[in-house]
Amino acid sequence: MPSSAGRLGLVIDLNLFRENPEQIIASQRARGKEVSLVSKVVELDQIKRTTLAEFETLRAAQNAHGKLVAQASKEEKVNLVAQAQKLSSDVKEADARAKLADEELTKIVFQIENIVMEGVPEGGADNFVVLKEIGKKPEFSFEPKDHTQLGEALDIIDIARGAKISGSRFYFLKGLGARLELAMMQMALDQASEAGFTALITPTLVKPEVMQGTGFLGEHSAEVYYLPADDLYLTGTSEVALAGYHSDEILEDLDTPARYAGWSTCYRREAGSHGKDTKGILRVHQFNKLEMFSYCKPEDAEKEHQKLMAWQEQMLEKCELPYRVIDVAAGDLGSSAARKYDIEAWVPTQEDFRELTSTSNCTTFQARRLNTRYRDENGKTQIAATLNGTLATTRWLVAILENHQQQDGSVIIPKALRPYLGGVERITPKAK
RNA sequence: GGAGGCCUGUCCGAGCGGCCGAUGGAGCUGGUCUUGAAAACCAGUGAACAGAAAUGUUUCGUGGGUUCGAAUCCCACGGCCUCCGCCA
Repeated sequence: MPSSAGRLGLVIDLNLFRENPEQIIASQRARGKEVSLVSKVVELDQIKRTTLAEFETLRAAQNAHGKLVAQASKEEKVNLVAQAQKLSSDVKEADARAKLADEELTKIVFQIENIVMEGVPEGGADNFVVLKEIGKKPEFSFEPKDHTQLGEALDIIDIARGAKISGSRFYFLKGLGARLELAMMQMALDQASEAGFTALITPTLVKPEVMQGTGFLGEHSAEVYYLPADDLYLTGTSEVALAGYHSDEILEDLDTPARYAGWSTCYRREAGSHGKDTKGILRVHQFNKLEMFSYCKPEDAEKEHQKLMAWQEQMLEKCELPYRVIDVAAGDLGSSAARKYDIEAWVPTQEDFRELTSTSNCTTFQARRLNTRYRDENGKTQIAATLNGTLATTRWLVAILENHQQQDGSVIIPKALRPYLGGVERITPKAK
């Protein structure tokens, strides 16, 4: 039986489009994205449902007839089979139409981004709102070095050799530099574990449907490394694997959010950022990251978002870094985020705040595409909400090194990190 | 990389072209018995989707194909296991 109309391609929950298309239209507009797609989806959804219903009716008739054939005597069978042939071709035709309708719908639905949450600032990249600013910026009585100079002088970051073997935006972390990153990651993982996160070391190569489902193949697909020989994508964050982790699953109990801390190396092509942050390790093709990821009920998502932010702030404080929190504007949100808060640390030599973490509330956007549901009090399945937030990345080293540098060229290790570095309190320049 | 075996409901495990969503057992739920429990016995019990419900569709690793009809036949892919080769 070739029929497959019952489970067409990716299962996408379209209730939002049926219930409140105006909201989605408004959202697309706020993001500066195509609006007409929404009515197209509504229209195609209707067509799909009609064709699917036709298929199901025909199929029911065919099934009923099939039982007759099975029970019939030899002589009766000849006639019955002739009728069955007709039924069969009708079913096949209806199946093909249903499939086609679904394919068209899927293509368009994937271009529509998540609904922007109420309260998100309007505008683009520069229209963020600063929610708070914490910590004291360091005041130097000397000319502070940037992290590249520090990395070289302390012999802990080797940019030149990174470029030699892999090209620009690659680097070696060396000696205490390597250990410092691991220390920071360990500290983050310990904090996450204490907070109830389950540690996961994730695959960094994923299938197209997972990449698609998490929303990374939309506008920013040029950012992603792709391996054509294997039809696999290198992930730019473990969020991809973590979101896919429970795809096509029904979570039986989400009264408490399911929380995972994903540790992975991340790969980014940085295709759109030529000439930007070319120095050092601020913007690189490969880095490590510990990512928090939560599955929860939609009504708990905003509360969870605040929690993720609090955990991030806790890490920043352990690293003794001055920072600010910004509420990212609608036009600058990733396609899956309904709201996004970035935490930016002060980078002295740039005299500016730079993004160290980002936490997004994806509401039901990812779960709708990845078919991740939970069972509510009444036993009914509902779409889950997903959220993510950074707990530590290689980029943090930039802020740690620059903020904690001393006049003699050394860098003081934040107290909380020392136990993870075998008690090392300070990184001093190599002897000449 | 080469050769072979396997993949069925929560689990074990039958079925190998048609009244098969699937026999049986374990488990689970309810009941009888018991002071209580265990045991025994009786009954019920896969899942998703749509629907108020009746009911319908889908589902036997995944995807294709053959056929009026596929868990059952064919092809491809994946996973697990065994053996050989190779290698961190």
